[in-house]
Amino acid sequence: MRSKKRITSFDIAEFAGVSQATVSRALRGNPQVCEETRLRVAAAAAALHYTVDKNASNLRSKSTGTLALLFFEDPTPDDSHINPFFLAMLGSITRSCARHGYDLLISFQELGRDWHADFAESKKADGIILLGYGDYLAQTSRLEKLRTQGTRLVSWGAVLPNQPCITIGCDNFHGGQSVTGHLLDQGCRRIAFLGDASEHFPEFQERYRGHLQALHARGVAADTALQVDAESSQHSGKLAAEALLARGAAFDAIFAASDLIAIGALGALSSRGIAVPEDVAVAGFDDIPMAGFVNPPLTTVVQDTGRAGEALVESLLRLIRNEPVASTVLPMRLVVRGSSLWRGAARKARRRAADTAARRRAPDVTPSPRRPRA
Amino acid sequence: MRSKKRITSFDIAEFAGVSQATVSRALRGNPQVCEETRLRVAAAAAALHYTVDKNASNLRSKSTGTLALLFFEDPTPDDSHINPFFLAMLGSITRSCARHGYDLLISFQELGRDWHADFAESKKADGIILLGYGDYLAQTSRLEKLRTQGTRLVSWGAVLPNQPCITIGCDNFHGGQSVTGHLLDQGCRRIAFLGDASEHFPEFQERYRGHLQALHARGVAADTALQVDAESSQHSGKLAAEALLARGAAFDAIFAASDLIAIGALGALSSRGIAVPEDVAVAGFDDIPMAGFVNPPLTTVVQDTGRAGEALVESLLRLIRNEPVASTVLPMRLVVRGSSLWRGAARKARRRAADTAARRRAPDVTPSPRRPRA
DNA sequence: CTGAAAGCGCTTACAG
DNA sequence: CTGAAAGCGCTTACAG
Repeated sequence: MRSKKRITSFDIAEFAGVSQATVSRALRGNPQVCEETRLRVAAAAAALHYTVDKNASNLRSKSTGTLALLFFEDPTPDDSHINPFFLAMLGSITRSCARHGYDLLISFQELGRDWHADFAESKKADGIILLGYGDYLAQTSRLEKLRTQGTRLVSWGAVLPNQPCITIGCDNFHGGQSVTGHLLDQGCRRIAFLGDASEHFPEFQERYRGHLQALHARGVAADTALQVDAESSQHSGKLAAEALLARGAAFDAIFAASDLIAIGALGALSSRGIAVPEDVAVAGFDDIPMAGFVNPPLTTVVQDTGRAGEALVESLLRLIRNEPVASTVLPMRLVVRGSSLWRGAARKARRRAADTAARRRAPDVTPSPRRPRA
Repeated sequence: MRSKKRITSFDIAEFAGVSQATVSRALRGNPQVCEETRLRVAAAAAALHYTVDKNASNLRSKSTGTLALLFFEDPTPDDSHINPFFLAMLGSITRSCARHGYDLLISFQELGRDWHADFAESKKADGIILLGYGDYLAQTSRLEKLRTQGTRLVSWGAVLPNQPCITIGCDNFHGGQSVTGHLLDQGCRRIAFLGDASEHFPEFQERYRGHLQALHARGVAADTALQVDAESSQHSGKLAAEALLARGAAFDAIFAASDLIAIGALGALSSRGIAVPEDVAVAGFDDIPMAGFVNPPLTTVVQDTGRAGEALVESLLRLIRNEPVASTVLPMRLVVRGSSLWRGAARKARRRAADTAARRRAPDVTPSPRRPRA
């Protein structure tokens, strides 16, 4: 890059009056090197602005000092449709890598693409972190192939038995359970679930299972008419809410499988003149930065991205070092905000209070707090 | 990584019946290699799942095949506070790098940290892309130092004379001009600007300059009481809007220097019962994914992140190849949505229409569409 | 505790 | 068009 000759460990050796091998040892903190020598070498390196050539050291030591982050995604026309939740994860993973002295290579992979690209990626890094959304099953076989190649990989997602690789994820089941528990506490009885609940999206499916479990625990009947598929985007959330309204099934709450879905639903409700939380309580999942700033602020489930990133990186490093590792479920916690808090609702809700309350306490069988037109 | 010995170019050479040097040439598409040989080598490489060892090739060719993306940011306690606009940029830059056969290393740098870290970064990559926010002036000196070291770097930001490095940015001035022009068209006359307008934040400053220019062109007096400092976050936007209200200066529109600020302001207005756009029109800048989904949807300025990422990567590659490069200003375009469209406002606005309209047509001198309490 | 030497897997003049 | 050879800048046995 520079016209001047590159400064190498030989230059430092000469400057410090030691051999090149000693420079290498000293700089890597080899305990065999005596303190006095180490200091002299360090001073020389600093004086000459020397840093080790990664390519050479990695070539020699047969490691890359690099971790790769692969985003799996459904092909989207627009870059900006990346879930903001992953941005927080990205920040956390980057910082965690830096703490451990690793570089982070990042790469976006379309779900449909050839697995060979992933394998190529694997040679540039000591291991791979997978962060993805989109169809999970479509992904499983490629993970198997990668693992067969000896690639170290950890993935973010639902922690399930027989996973193709080490997985770190948050406790989606209990998250779902606590959201629905909270909505039930608020007096809601007809809680719609917006999100794909199939095995293709196991995280959503777990949240849905938690939801059903919470209903069951309270003796509230589940109604399949209240589950509408949606992927994690505002647009999809808006469509799902509209589809729900079109079905004509009565509901007094929406539990969206992600904040993006919830925010899309909020928009759909608002444009129909349906008040949140007065007419319908709404809750999401993820606690993306936006969640606290939409109107009304969104009740949601926080995933600790700082801890998640650290867990991903540390598990991968253990894998690389051939240490024992296990998949990990991280705790989450419910954050209650205005979108589900009937008590915290705006003043203008007062006038609706009486009849709404009456309806909410109606028996589960025919609880139609509002009858949306089809 | 694998227990099996690594497959090298020598294995491919043996398999294809050529020399190792020929394998290297063939795989790199050297035109000297005859087609038939090239094909045989390619087949051998595919058969053995061979990929070139980046460390070795980079060491030998004295390049890294890698670009580094440095996020400069004010130290934030929370990973999630990264501006979503940069996520879109990240996606775009990543894809652009992939297209050009480069890897992307990413790194977050706190603004206060030692510049030496950046320099170290520079040895892992052929060049650096800077994406940052926070105080610009604090950054200039370190850029100078980096450039002195011979580091190739391009930065995203305001394109100004005497920049310390090649800069790609969007046309902030005309963006600001078109927002304010639009708000004036809507009949607004007291337009508040929420955003730091000092030289510390040149992008905001340019937007503000465009704003002032638009006012001037229409003969509308600017009022410094209507400019409130804010950095690009919802929280800061909320505080700024509250500060504006506290000042007691009348205003009928808010031009926020970024969407995050706008969304924060929207929240502040909403919690005071101030209707948007009926009482106050609001516009932002960036068109983050959220902008179209807040309530009401936010009028804003779109920056073409796809093109921006491509321009950053291409400029940097030209710099690396010692080709001539110049800073570039990218066009932007106004997107009008409900937050500033008085006509498109919700039905309930009708009743306010008469008196609001009357106020809006009042002379510029005493136009108090609403008088916020202090 | 330190040095001399080999070699990681490539690319690239240099020959032919 | 292809091969033999040197060497990129390190790390790491192997000696001492």
